Formats: sequence, structure tokens, C-alpha cells
Amino acid sequence: MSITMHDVARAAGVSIKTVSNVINDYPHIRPTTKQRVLEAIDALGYQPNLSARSLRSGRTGVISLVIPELRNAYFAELADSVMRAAAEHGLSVLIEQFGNDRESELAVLRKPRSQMVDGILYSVLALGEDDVGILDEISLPMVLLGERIFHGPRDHVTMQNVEGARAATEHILSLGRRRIVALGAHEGEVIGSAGLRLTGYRQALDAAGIAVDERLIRPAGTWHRKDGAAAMRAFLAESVPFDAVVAFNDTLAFGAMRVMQEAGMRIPEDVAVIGFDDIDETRYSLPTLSTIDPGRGEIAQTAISILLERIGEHGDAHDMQDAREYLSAYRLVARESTASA
Amino acid sequence: MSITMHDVARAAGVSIKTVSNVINDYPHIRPTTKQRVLEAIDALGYQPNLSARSLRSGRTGVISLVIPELRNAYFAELADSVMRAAAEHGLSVLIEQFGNDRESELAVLRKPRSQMVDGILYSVLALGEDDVGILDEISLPMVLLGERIFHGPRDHVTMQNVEGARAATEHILSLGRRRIVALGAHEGEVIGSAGLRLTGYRQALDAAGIAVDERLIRPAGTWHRKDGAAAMRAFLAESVPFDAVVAFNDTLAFGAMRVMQEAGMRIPEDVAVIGFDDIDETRYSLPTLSTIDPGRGEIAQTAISILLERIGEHGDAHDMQDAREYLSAYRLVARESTASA
DNA sequence: GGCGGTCTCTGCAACGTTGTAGTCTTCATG
DNA sequence: CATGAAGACTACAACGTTGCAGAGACCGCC
Repeated sequence: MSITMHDVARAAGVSIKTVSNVINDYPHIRPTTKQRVLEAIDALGYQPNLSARSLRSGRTGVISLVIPELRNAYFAELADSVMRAAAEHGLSVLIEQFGNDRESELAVLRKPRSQMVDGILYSVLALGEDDVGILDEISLPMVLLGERIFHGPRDHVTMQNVEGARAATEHILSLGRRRIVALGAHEGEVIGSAGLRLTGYRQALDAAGIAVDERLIRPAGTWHRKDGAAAMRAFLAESVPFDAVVAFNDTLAFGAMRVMQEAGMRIPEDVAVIGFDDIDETRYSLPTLSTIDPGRGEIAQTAISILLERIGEHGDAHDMQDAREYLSAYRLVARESTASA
Repeated sequence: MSITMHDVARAAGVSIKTVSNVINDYPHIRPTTKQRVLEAIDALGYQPNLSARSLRSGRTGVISLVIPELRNAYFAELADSVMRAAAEHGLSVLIEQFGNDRESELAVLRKPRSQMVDGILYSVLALGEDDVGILDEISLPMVLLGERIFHGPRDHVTMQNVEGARAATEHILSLGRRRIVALGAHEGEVIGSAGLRLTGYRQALDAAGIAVDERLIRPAGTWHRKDGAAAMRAFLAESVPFDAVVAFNDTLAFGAMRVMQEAGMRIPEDVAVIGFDDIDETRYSLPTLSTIDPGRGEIAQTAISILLERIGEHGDAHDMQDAREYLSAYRLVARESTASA
């Protein structure tokens, strides 16, 4: 089978415990001994057995990232950022996706490949305040990402959804547009991204003293391109006049743009468009897409730091009373899709 | 701490081994006993400790997927497919990205979080035939994905790069276009995707009796949008006449399309464009992008099956003499970017 | 020269599980 | 009624590592 500490110990002529000490940088080891052990490790190509180590220490060095789906560019880029941040701390990342199905979201949470991970980063999608109980069932350290659903029970790192949406809408207003479609609303949802961004949209209009035309508030299923396209097609069919679109994420915006362009509208001349997320594609679409950069890198790094902190104090009396909320800085990125004449 | 088999055993009034037997579906257990154990498990909320189990059994139920980067839509969608296929077999996936840096590609391979994973799916990027030795160092079961670099040492699941590129080029030729840019070549590379796709391109032109104009063969760094854009800008600066582009992946095509459209060219009227990969975006760009669907789902499923097979026989005398190569079926998807007048 | 203290190294026991090799019943069979 | 086989369960020892508690060796100091 594979090489163990015993083999190294034999080769170096020391006890197995000394090998362990060398590996764990125990300070009191004679340099010559250390040297001998390291040479043996090298010669034999020894690699520690992570299962055994984690059985002993209770740590695996792996965290899981629970997200809806990787296909979605936003989550792919988020996962990328998380993995980079994790790598800086020597952590590996196990990704679990649950799709857009509430049931499997619950299932994934209930049965994380736990005991196998030290902590969880969970990007909430369907769960609402009623589901707080489910989070309590999970004893692992966990940090929530991206949405602002829960207030009490867990640490939370999120973007400024309301403020970002408001800034996006104000940006559009500053172009003189007044009939602004809000694309991506979710019926009745108040505290997820959809609800929060809609709130930001309303705030901006209110502040500008513009009455909200409810016909301009458009739902869109799962925030993919096809949903944006479908929503826009449905909207156009109603012939409600409009001169701008605030899409609640970039892919929705792309789907919608595509449909509008097919219909002969020019962007930004006829319709100004702004998205949300600042995915890479926004820089190369035609026109390039204005958007809100949610500060993904910052979110990822903050989340990892907090999670590590929680993992550190795991086992100690960790009452979650002190769960905190962190907001990343957002940034308005103006591109061609909202250029003024 | 957390609940172990001992707790369950005590609660059910049986030995710890019986609990283990129940969990592992050992056949000879009295139904009443089984019942009692299951109830105890449920009541205590017991979950087996994966570290301990894998220490004993040598299996972790986790495989790693080694890819360049998740930001890249192709790999995000590949990862998605792999995770779905893995989930069907109860496997979890640990993703490791190495960027576009040859050194870290080697580093990731050499130090997989091994002992922690049962096998590796490795999407080769920079490694060439000279590096075969590195693969030999890795004792874990491994399946190579996506490229056709190595012939001997490992199982390999790949798309039909040459044939796909040839089909793409022939599709363009069938439109009557003759001055076809090949976008994404890599200087001197012969056996990676870039080299193979270029071969397909040349074959198609040869077969049609058209001499290859080397000025139309354009390198592009890392196959991102920005590389496609930069390459196209550089190409346009040379004022070489052309009427079509075969891009070696979709994102390159998008970057290039964007630059051409900026320069006032119409697609497909002035320039026909076809990409490679069939990422979701191709369905919603303006114009929608014709492309080659590499059969990602099939690749993922095949790779997982083979890997599982190899994991099964791991430990048995597994000479890699019988390493095989599997080709997925590709599919030409014609969309607007190659529509004929 | 004796004494406490640091250095260097070691053995043992555990982490939670499962494979092996049992033991003790039960039951059908001759 | 003895015999063998199968059924239901269990004790023990591992898997490879690390924390703990030490054992000597060596040092400086009064």
C-alpha cells in the first residue's frame, strides 16, 4: 500500500512520533535529526494520510461551498473567488450545488458531506426566515453568503443589495429616463436578492418623486438568460412604453437585450440597460453592459476569514448570539449600455 | 462532541459492531434489532464519521476535478456536468484550479489533496508528452479529460477535436466563404486542443483544395474574451481580407465578434463566425453563435464511469497497459452567426 | 557536585470505524 | 437425538495519525 510514517521512521532510524513532530514543526528537534527525517520523507515520497490526520485532529482542511449552480456565471465567479481565498489559507473547497429546487436545497444542507468538512459557506437561495430552524440543526460552523435573509442565527456576508439597486436606478434616472423596467422580481419575495433589489429600485423612484408603474415590475424565473429573454418577450407583448431596464442580474439583462435588439431597439439610444454582478461577459457584450459590481472578491475573503474564526472557536462555547453581518462595498460600473447620447 | 456509534449502540442496547452492520446492510440481522438500531440512529441524529470510515476502508467518496479555472464558462459547465454525473454515483467533487500557469499545474498534480480523494479527473492544459513522467508519479486512479495529449499511460476521455474543427470549417466553406481566419492557434503546439483544432481546420481547407494563407492563422493567449478581442484587433490592423472566423472556443469568438462589430462589420453578412464548446451564452448573444457541441455531458458521464472502474480495481495489479481512449460524439450547432443570406 | 530546567526523543493511547474471526443460538436433517 | 449449517450477534484488532506524559541527556548555576 502507500507509505506511512512507520516507513519514514524506519528509514530515518527514529520513532514514528519524531516523524510526526518534524512534520508538525515541533520546535525541539536536533537539526541533524530533522534533516534525516526530511530526507527520508523525500526519498520515500511520503505524504501524510489526511483521513487519519483528520480523524485524530477533527480537522480536514476542507470546507464546502453550497450554491445553486455552477452553470450560472455569477456563481462560477463566486466559486472562483472563494477558492482563491481558501487557497490562501490552505483550504480546499468541496462544491455542492442544489439547483433551483427548494427540496434539494434543504437536502444538501441537512446532509452536508459533513464530518468531512470543517465548515460551510452557504449561498442562500430559497430558504426564508421560516426555515431558520434548519440552520440550527447544523452544528458545523457556517457563514451565509450573498443574501440577507436571516438576522439572528448565523454570520452573514452580503452585498448591499438595496443600496446597489438604488444606485443602479439612480444612475438610469440621471440619464433622464423615467419609464424603467425592473426585471427579475419574485412575486411576494421581500428578503431575498429579488426583494431587496426591488426595494432599492422603489426607493430610487420614490426619492426622485416618480410614481412606480407596477406594470414595469416584471418577474423572471431563475435569472438565466432564457428567463430574461422570456420575460422581455412577455413584456414587449404588452406594449407598455419604457426607456430603460434595471435587470436584477447580468444574465437576465443579456437575455432581455437580445430580445430587444431582435425587436429592433437600440441600446442605449432607445433603451438604457443596467445589470447586476459584473460578470466577465459584461465587458465584451455588444453593447458592453453597465452593472453593479457586488465586490465578490471582498465577499469571498471576508467569508473565509470569518469561517476560519468560527472553526477556530468551534468546540468552545460558541453561542451564536454574536452572529454578525458584513457588507461588502458595491461599485457602479458604467459602460456602453447606459451611455448618454 | 458529536454522536458516535458507541452512543447509538448504547441507546439500542446492542454492540457497536451491530450498529455498523445495520448501516452497512449486513444481511443477517433480526428485523426487530435493525428496527431498534435505526430508531436510535434517528433519535440521536447520528451521522457516520467519514474520516474514520475512510481511514478504515481507504475510500473517501470524494474525487477531485483538476481544471484551469472556473471563471472560464467552458470549465464551469464541465464542472457542472461532472458534478451531476458524480452525484449519480454518490460521489462528491473537490475542485482544484491551477490557472494558466504551468508551474502551478504541475504543483496541483504533484500534491493533490490526495489520500483525501479516491481519484482524479484531470483536464490537461499545459502538460505535453514530455511530462508523461509526472503522471506516473501519481498512484491514484486518474482519467484525463478533454485533450488528447498522452497516448500510453492513462485513460482518456476526449472530444473529437480534429473532426469537430474540420466540421466547423466545412460548414463555413459550405457558405461559400474562402478566407477563413483560424483564431486561437498556439505557436508550435500540436497535440493540445489548439493544435488539434488547427489540424482540423487545415484538413478541411486541404480537402476543399484551398491553399492555407498563414496570415489567417492567429494565435490567442488564454482563450478568454479579452484574448479574442486582442487577437482580432491585431488582425484587423493588418488589413488582411477575410470573410469568416473559426474560433477555437466560444469565448474567443465573442471577444472577436465584439471587436468586429465595433469596427462596423456585420455578422454573418460580412463575416461568418463559428465557435467551439456550445456554452449557454451562444444561445443569447447577438447574433447567436454557431458552434461545435463537444458532448460535455457524455464526456463527464463516461469519465466518471471509467474512474469508478479504475477505483474499483485500485490495489489489484493495475497495469496501465490497457489505458484506453474514449471519444464523445460532437455536434455542429448552426445558429445565426453562420446563417446564409 | 548537586539541582532545576531545557532539549531531544519516545511509548502509549486514543480518534471512530470496519474486517476477521469468532461465540452462541436456532433449526432442519438423517 | 446427534450433527451440521446457517442465523444473529460480538470482541478484538487494526487503519495512520497526534496529544500526553514521560525518560534520559545535557546545560548552567549556586
